Order: sequence, then structure tokens, then C-alpha cells
Amino acid sequence: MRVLVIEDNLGIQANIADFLEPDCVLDFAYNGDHGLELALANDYDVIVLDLMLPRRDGIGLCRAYRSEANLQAPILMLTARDTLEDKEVGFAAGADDYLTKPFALRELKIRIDALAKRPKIKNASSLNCGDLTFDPADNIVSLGSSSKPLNNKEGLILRLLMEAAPNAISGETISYRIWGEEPPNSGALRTHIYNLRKILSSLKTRCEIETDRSRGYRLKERSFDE
Amino acid sequence: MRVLVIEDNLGIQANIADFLEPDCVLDFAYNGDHGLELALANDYDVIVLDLMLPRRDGIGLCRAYRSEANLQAPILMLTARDTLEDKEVGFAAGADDYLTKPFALRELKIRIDALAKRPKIKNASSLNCGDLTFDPADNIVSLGSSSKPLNNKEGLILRLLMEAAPNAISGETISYRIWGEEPPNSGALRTHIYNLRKILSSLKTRCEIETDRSRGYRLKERSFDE
DNA sequence: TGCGTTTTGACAGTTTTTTGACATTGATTT
DNA sequence: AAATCAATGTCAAAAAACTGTCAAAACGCA
Repeated sequence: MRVLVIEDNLGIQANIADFLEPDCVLDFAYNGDHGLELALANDYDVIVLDLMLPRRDGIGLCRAYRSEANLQAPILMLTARDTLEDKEVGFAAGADDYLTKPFALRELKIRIDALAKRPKIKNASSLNCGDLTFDPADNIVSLGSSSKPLNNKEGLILRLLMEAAPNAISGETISYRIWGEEPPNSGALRTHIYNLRKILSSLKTRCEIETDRSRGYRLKERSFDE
Repeated sequence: MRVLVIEDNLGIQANIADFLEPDCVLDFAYNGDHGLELALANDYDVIVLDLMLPRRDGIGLCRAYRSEANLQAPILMLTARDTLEDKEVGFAAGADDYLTKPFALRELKIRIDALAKRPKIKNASSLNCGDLTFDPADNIVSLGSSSKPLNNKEGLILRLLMEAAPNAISGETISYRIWGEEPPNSGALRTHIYNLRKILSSLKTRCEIETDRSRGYRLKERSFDE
């Protein structure tokens, strides 16, 4: 079972780690931004979310996750706030369970197990931009009736481009989202972009990958006069 | 939203009714037998279950429901018992949430709403995909009159594939669901898929296990022209 | 022990991913 | 305007990863 714990208090973190570690693979995030990033990038069975976080508020994180994530893991909120209003806000933001501090670790464990049992919700998964459609579930780009399968990396890159569109996304960001801390040490990304472009143009789409020199890439619909 | 409330205390019942009635269609059961009967016969969005019941204990009811119901509604347990052991027993019996008396009606409402959001689990006794039928109870796949028994692992894998169909399910996920944290350290899964394929093709089914390279396997019905 | 189940390990074939060498581009400096 | 430099495009080929195949070994149980 994979669990993401977004909690800045190191003591609580350590407790949770000790208690859950035998049964779970745990990832930790120490602030909201990092937490959201991990949550979106990976497929967890449960997300444990403290509401008091540096960098990004837990409620906001939860909302953002619910609206952006493709595969929705259940979220268990953890907080010292225990008024009904707080709970209402938490559940309204998309929580699935709510535990107030101090709590027993065993109860946390029990509730995590219960949450993990329920099936995950899939968000409507297909993306589009201009005349193009991309379905990350099966890595297929299509324009009307014609379509092409992408391989894994190409799919990831196109997904990032589509999610970012019409803004540019930096090569560094793409690289980090795909490879994490250790990207290949040569211009692999360049090659993938090159291949993606070939595939897109073979589809005769009006979308193309623009490069914004030294800033990144952008997926854009060509205007008629080009 | 349809909610079944299994609760013998008339006062609590009335309170719940008053509070939830505007948003929910409520059914009430006053004892365990009646509760189980209603639960199995109807399709509720949530079941609120008091644990102290005449005629049939709530825990037993919950277990019975989980093993017998085809469409599994989430169960919220309601009880005065608040020790961790009680909660453990409750969740182990199949509860999805657990609220101890006395509780605020608003909190009950909030949690009911949260539970209702999640999709219900299907407990279909037999699965099918295209022309194939698989009965997980006795591990037999069949197509019309011809059928083949599967061994344990093959059955588990076919079940996962059928549940996921028509989507792909990753090798990692299958592996985790079958072996947990410690999968065999060699390509056992590959071998099982290989054998499953042989069995399927011996049945002359139009379903086949497609592989989605680097993303997993998918059970798919061949189209006519293939 | 014997038998069915499950895992292992080796190999081959395929696809994906990375590498590296070189060309091109655009901005900046001289 | 020419020279320069970093960023990017292009492409083929090497490397790595993934998958299918199958026989044999290990396991678990009656």
C-alpha cells in the first residue's frame, strides 16, 4: 500500500513512519507545494494531509488535487481543529475522512486501511488542445478519426504540455516530472520532443510544439495564416 | 440520496430523520434482521448502522452484508463504544466510517455526504468481458458451454484484468494485489500471463490479453476484422 | 511420496530510451 | 556586419528495458 503523508511536524512524521512502515510504502512531503506535486505525480492508495502547512494550505491543496488529479486517492485530513465548521470545510474541500489531533496511531491505521479499500475515482481523463485529443489512460493522441499511439515518455511529455497549454513549461520542469532528481545526462528530452513533433505533424493537426527559447516548450494551435 | 438507517432507538431515529430528511430519502430498520433484509434488497447510497441492535448484532450484520450484497454501499457505524478495539472490530467487519455517540447531527450529515461521493463497489459474483465469463468463486472461465478451471494465481490475475477492463492495469499493480510488498523476484507474472493466454486461446474466445508496453495489460475483445 | 501449483532462470526478439555527433538558429558581442 | 556562443533541432546507432517463451526446479499439500 502506498501512502503519501503531507505533514511538516517531524515528530508526528516519525511516529507515523514507525507505525505504518511495516505495511505501507510511505512518501513524505514537508510543505504544501511539494505535497501537491507528489500527490499529482504518483498513484497513492491514501493521502494523509495535515491542514497546517507551510507554503500551501491543506484545504487549498485538497481542492487543487481534487480538481487536477486524474486518479483520485482518498484523503484523510489530520488537524488540531475540531469544530464542526472546520470539518465541514474539510469535507467540502474533498476530504474522505477527518481525524483530530491528538489521535491514536492505531486509529489512523484503521482508517487508512478502510479508505484504501474503496475504489479510486477516475477523473474524466482525456485532455485536449485545439483539434487534438490525448487520452493518458491508453497513451493515444487523436485528431478526429486518425490516431497514433505514443510510447511512455512521449505520453508523459504530451500530457505535461497539454496540461500547461497555452502556457509554456520549462524543460527543467518536464525533466523533473519525468525523471525526478536524476535525468539522463544527455539531451534525451530534445529527442523526445523531436519525435513528438514528427508524430503530431503526421496527424496533420493544427497544434504544434513551439519552443520558447531558454524558457521551455508550449503547445499551441497554429493560426490560419501560418 | 438514499440512506438506510438501522437504529432501534426511536429518539435518535427521529433526530436523524428531522435532520437528514430535506436531502435524503430515508429508510429505517428497527432491528438487525429487518436491516439486513432492506440493505440487501435495495440500492442505498449509504447505510447508517447502530451496533447495538435487537435480533442481530450490527457487526454480524455488517459482515453478512459485505459478503452477500452485490452492490456494496458504504457503511457508517454508530455506537457508544469508543475504544480502539471496538473501532478495529467495526472496520474489520467492513465499516467505512465510525462515529461514536454522542455525535453532532451535522457531523453525521457531513460524513454521510463524504461516503456517498465515493463509487460503490460491485461484488458481482461472476465477472464477464465480451463473450467470456469468469466465476471467482470456483475459478472457472467459460465461454458458452466450454469452460476451463484456473489455478489460484491465474484466477486472481484474470479477476483483476476483468475488473479493470477495458482499461489497462499495470504489472506493478497486479503484482502488488497478488503478492503484496514482496513479489517473487523473477518474472512469475509474465509466466502466469503466458499461461492465461494459452488457456484463453484454447477457449477460442474473442477476448485477449493485450500488453500495453511499459504500462501494463488489458483485457480486450478483438474486433471482427482482426 | 506424488501431484498440481508456483517460481526461477535463461534466452530471444522487440520496443523504448538514451547517447553522441553534427547542423542550425537566434541572441549578443566585437 | 562578422564572430561567437549557448540553446536547440536532427538523426542514426547503441544501450537499456520490457516482454514472450518454455523447461526445469522448488514448493506445498494430501
